[in-house]
Amino acid sequence: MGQQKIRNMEEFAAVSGISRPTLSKYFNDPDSVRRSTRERIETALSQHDYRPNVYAVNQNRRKTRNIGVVVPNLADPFFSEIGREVELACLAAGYSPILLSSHGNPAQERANLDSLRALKPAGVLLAPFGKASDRGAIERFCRDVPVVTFDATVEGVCEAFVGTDNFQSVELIVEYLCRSGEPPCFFEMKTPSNPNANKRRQAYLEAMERHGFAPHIHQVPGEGWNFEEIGATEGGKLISAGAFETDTVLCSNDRLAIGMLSAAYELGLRVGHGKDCTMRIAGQDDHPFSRYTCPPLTTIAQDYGAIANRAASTLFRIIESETRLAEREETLFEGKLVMRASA
Amino acid sequence: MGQQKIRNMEEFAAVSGISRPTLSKYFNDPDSVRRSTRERIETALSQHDYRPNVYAVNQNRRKTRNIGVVVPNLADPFFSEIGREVELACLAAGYSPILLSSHGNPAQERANLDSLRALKPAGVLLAPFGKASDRGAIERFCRDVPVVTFDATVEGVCEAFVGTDNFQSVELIVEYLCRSGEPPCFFEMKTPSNPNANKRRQAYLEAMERHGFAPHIHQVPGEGWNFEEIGATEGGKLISAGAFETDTVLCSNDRLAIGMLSAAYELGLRVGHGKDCTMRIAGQDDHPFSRYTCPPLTTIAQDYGAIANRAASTLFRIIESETRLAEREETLFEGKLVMRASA
DNA sequence: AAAAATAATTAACGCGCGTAAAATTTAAGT
DNA sequence: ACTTAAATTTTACGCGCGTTAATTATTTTT
Repeated sequence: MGQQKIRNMEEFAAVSGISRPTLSKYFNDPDSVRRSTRERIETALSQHDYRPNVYAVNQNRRKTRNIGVVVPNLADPFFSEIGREVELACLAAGYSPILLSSHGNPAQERANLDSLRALKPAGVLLAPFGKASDRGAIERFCRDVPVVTFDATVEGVCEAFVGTDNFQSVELIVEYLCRSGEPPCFFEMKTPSNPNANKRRQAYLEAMERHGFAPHIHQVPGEGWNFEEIGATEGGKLISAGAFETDTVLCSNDRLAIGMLSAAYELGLRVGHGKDCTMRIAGQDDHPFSRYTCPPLTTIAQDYGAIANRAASTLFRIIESETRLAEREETLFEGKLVMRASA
Repeated sequence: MGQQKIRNMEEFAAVSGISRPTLSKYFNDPDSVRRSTRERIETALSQHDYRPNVYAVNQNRRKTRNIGVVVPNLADPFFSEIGREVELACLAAGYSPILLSSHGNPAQERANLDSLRALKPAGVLLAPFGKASDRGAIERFCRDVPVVTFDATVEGVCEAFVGTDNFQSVELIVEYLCRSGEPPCFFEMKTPSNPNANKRRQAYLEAMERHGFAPHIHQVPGEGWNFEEIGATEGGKLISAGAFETDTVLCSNDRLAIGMLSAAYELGLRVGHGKDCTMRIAGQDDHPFSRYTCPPLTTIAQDYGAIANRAASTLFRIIESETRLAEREETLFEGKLVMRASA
């Protein structure tokens, strides 16, 4: 196979005996040509190895088949996991995903949208920073490109949002914690990087009220995405100061909990629901590492797969209908309680 | 600014009063035009917002400025970290990085190289699977595109390799462990996914011999990239069976060690070098989470930044010289001992 | 079998830009 | 001011493919 290199569609038309416009149709949609010609093309393809030049294709097509995927921080396993799911969904639907991480930096998010604009994507799946995101930039971007946000959202902008129902999932774990021991205090950062933090705090307050307990929120200083560090340092301080009103702490996310667990260990405390344990710690997200903490972390699992697939399919629907949605869609999946030893 | 949209370079030439060929020169290299014209262009640019169409540019340029970056698994924080460093190095040098993860699957690695081929990249930075990689596919790819491998290599192929000196770093930690307690056993997977595993085992053997101790290697079954799981399950079995000849275990990588630490915790063992501790566990890589394990993990730190930057700069040198290297370069950086509580 | 519907071919233009050659302008050197 | 060198403009072609309109070939229908 592959005697001499085929340089363009013209040459491939020559060796395959199919006219160039027909080939062009085929490459845009194999099912748009008669079965017999499709087979002729594919046999020729199998022995000549030719692929249309992506740049020439994208220059001339009205819309590319690129899907931008922007996550706030690939170093966070949560986003690398959900990013992977989204990529697979794009590939399965015949699109080309382009994965960009904002490296924990809202300015980089804006830069990523800028880079994406140059690639004229058919659509974008965006997990924004939330309040920290550049709202104006995202709004402007959404005007030009269909965008579906996932995990977090920027109030009111974009076509649709897919995420986890924080109110349902926080209620779930608060209920469990109250039922199985002392009601939880809530631990979070004062200026949370994670955009779900505010909803989770609110959900905690409501859940505690519903169950007739007094809520206690502890907000600690700390910037950036080094959550484990903050959880360890600040959480450790609170523990050793005896600042928590009950023996149970619900962390705003698993990474803070992982840090706090390590601080508790350093302090020689035994964490968990066993008889010899002095405190309980719970998290949220079911971070890939949370089953290997000491003790394993009780947490709320988000349905990564469902969120990723729904976000992707929603975007494809918008793209293929070639019309914007009549009204903004919001889809929230339920979290699942993952009971482990820590609480 | 931006009265009416500029559709192409022709129109921008009209509104800026600069000829199109000069603009083309400018966008390829702003320093290639006289300072006065550069300033005229940039003022026009600041009030008309025009950017060359990337697809048209890449179709016509001999070489794109795209750099492919392929890592085996972005879900592993080691690779997301080093991937990020590599991306930044590319951007700083004026290239456009395209980050692809093979999701732990060698077949995906091949698919990634295939996708990259279509993007006609100026060069590729590849962290391969090593023995699990499709050697033939990589060899063929290297014939068409300059490739620098990092972290792991495929023997003999590609222009250059940049990584950590496993022999130096294993010696370092073996020496430390021997000096500070019992000599270590070595714990790894029977069929390691991590391509450095073989060198590390060999380095362990040599180091132990050099220090006059009998080496003990424990290889456990397990496939894939779920290292923590394997470390926990299989490591736990070995611990409870009393299979380790000494009280000290050196794991082939941090993720295995993290799993084993969780297993030790489950078994109620105290790990570390304190008086009340019954075993020591050490890892390799200085995984981002290894400082938050219980106890914090003693390990060998790879110099992420140095590896990423050297790999990138080597590739740029090859690209810009437009000639392949006379002979394959190998650069190995030294690991640093990170002493924490676990060993 | 002829008529109608469907598919493929031919011919030609346009996309936005790189690039080359020749003509012209501008700047630098003396 | 005059020569030289360097930069810019003009003109024009090519890249590889999308796309259209008119024509021809093939398949389906009756």
